[in-house]
Amino acid sequence: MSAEQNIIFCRDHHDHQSCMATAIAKAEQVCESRNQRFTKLRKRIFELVWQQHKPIRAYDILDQLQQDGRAAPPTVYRALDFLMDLGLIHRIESMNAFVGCNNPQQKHEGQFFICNDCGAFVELDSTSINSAISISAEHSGFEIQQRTIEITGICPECKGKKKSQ
Amino acid sequence: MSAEQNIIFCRDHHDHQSCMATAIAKAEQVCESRNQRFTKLRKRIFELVWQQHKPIRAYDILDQLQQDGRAAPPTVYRALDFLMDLGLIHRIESMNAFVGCNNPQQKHEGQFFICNDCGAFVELDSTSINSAISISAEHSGFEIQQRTIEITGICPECKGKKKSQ
DNA sequence: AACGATAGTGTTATGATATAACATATTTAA
DNA sequence: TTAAATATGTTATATCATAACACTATCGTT
Ligand SMILES: [Zn+2]
Ligand SMILES: [Zn+2]
Ligand SMILES: [Zn+2]
Ligand SMILES: [Zn+2]
Repeated sequence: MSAEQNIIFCRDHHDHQSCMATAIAKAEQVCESRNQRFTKLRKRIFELVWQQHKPIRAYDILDQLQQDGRAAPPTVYRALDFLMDLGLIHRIESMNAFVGCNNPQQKHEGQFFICNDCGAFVELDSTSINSAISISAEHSGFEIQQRTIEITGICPECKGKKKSQ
Repeated sequence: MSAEQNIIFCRDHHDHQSCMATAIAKAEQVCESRNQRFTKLRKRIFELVWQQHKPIRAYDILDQLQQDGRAAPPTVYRALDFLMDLGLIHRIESMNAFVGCNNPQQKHEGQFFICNDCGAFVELDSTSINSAISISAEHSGFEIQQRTIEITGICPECKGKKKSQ
């Protein structure tokens, strides 16, 4: 992912089955390489996060889980914490929600562009955004630990729809 | 505020009385110019937000208010919403907390650098950060509505303290 | 296989953050 | 002065998240 790459909003148009299969394969790899267990439950919750290509909230995950049987909040939050620690998902702070990560092999925090209309999002890790921030920080000797960058607005598709109305 | 200006972490060293007085004066101006009322309650809550030069949470504000008499959450949240709408304070999404704005006359969203050690923060509105993000967005036709940029880490002072230990 | 150690999950209760809904009070403006 | 608009008080409840402890599954050793 670089600053120059176009943003592509992942929507209904693509083969989401294979999209998810890839994500799961990557997740399995990451877990294995770090000696962590991608248990049935963790996989299930990971799938629920990926399912919609939109940020999903913890209690929406819980609702889905409860269709399979009883479940309680800690079950969801523990799995989410695990997945976040491994970088398999990210938390969107401004929405109290979670999204799947496309590039979990590389440690990163990501920048999120999220459509206020349809909920679709993309994750970037733009060098130019990162370095603009780093430069600001260096000016004063601030040592960066965490970057939360969440941009909301209207995605190209939704903008198109609005115009044609 | 520009990208080139150094970050200055506002701490105990300065004359905070006059610092707050300035903030209140600006707030009064802003309210007047937009025909909004800077009521006693709103002023009180604005002061509580400014008091510490750190992000403050709604329920901490509530605790302080309750020292003057009875108060309930909606009282706090309504005032916070009012102050945010006018740009007099900002919300730090990643902390569920609020900070006073130094430059409420100009509409902006700001970028926040917050110290994980001491809680001190600075707000920038860096042109280079903003334009790096705008360029990424333009690449795909994404129309930006809201920017949430929250950088946490260690401020220069705290870094100094750590070294000298 | 038997064992204890570690990691993962279930369950209950509760803490922390935020808003809905409606009653009352205050301010504004005709 | 009075009606409308705005602001605040009050109660209840929605939403988001974690603590604490019991139980189960897995792993590594013997
Ligand atoms: Zn997909
Ligand atoms: Zn990512
Ligand atoms: Zn000050
Ligand atoms: Zn500001």
